[in-house]
Amino acid sequence: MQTLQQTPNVRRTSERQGAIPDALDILEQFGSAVTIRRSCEIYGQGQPTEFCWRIVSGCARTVSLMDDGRRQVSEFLWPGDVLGVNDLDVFAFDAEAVTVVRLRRYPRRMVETLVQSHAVLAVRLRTMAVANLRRVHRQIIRLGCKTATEKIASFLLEMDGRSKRKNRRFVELPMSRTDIADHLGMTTETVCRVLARLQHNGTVTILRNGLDLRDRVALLELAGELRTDAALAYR
Amino acid sequence: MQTLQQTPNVRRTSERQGAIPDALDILEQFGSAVTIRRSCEIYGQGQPTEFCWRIVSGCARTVSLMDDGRRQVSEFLWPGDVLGVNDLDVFAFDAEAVTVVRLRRYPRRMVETLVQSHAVLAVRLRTMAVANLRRVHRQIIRLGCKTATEKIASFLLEMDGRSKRKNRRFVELPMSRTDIADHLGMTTETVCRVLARLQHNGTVTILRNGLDLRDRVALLELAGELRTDAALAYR
DNA sequence: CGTGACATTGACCAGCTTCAAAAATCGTGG
DNA sequence: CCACGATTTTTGAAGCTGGTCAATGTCACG
Repeated sequence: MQTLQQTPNVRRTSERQGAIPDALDILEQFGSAVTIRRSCEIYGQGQPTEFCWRIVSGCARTVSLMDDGRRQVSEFLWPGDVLGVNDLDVFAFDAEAVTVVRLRRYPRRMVETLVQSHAVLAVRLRTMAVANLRRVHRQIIRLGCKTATEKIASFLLEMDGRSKRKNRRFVELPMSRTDIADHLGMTTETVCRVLARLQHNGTVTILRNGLDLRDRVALLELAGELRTDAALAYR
Repeated sequence: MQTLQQTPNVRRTSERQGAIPDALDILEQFGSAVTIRRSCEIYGQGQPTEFCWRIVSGCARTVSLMDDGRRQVSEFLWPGDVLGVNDLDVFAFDAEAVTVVRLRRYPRRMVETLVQSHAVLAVRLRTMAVANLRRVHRQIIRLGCKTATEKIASFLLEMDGRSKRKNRRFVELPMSRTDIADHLGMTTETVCRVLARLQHNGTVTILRNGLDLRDRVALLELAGELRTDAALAYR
């Protein structure tokens, strides 16, 4: 179900990002490259937390599945995001590949050890954990007190904010409509209908694998986040 | 709006809990006692994170308020829970007292310093952060893929699991129906109706300031969490 | 004992879901 | 490269859960 690949040459994060050094580089020499095929499992809920991962390329999702088939997609993960560091003994949910995902895999025990000796690394991991917590809380607000349209608008802005290319109007949406629905607590049909309406009134244009944000201001209004500083949170 | 009290004698957490030592004791000598009156603010969203707190007694809530009046109660906090440690520069939301709340307040800078030298403390804080993250994810599942009845049932079990007295059937609910509604993404009316129905079919008995869980198994079934190990998560 | 906040109940309504089916897209093999 | 089957997306019609609005009941506190 999944393909493992060892890369001969270890390239550091900071090299990839230019000349900026990254605390995560401390881990690099203990990492190995892993590639997971589209819609395959990265790890499963309940499994012991032997490893953790950092996404190099592609998109992943964390999923909770209930026995009657209902599904909750907690979050989508992008290059730079880490997976499985905020679980103690066993993983709290499944992680799956939305697209083909290239990962760097690190032994958890090694990370825990290095954190003891490298304060920069500890700080970096904590910062990421806090950022994760904030995203999760935006998600709670989305689920708890927003209408279908507001959810979609807010979600699109979130996805836009997380992508690397800031200036482009194109938002990549590699996940299925069902993924989006299960993420926002609605049905695929409603997701489609809302997107169709947004396209109809000229706010977005639906494209293959994503869409074009024609009117970002309208989206901010629809998301109900114009006045709040939440609008500035998607950085 | 809020009353500050200095306690002359500093009592340690471990003494209170019996003879078990607690890593949080390291902080005790730098803490001061604070008391916040019912429905008053503990801290506000956007304020610099000068302090953090640990609840000694009472119940608190974290709240996000939107400009049109909609409200999201992210979580309820109980004795032993910490407040404001998972925010970096400024607080992400408001924290308010549900009942009169007695707190221990610590300077954030002091905590950050002590964490550097005391690994036990760092581990303890991290464990609490992870526990918090798990609770938040159960909340996301509640909001994302549960019906009104399931939400209430699941919420009652969560509250039951968080209370100290395990054997008692009484669940303390010091928060208002509106608080519960804003926590579960529904209206006060629906909360009332669901509770009324649960009382009608003998699952619970509504009492002042809480209720009596007459049939915990029925609640687990209603919460849709019998098969899942989520049922065991409320420890 | 009165007053105001909160809880409860009822009637009606709307947004979203459900069910069903057509259209588009993807992937695969000839 | 194209054809075909499978999957996903989209659209439509009908139904239901939960929301809205309004009125009444209950409790705490001065």
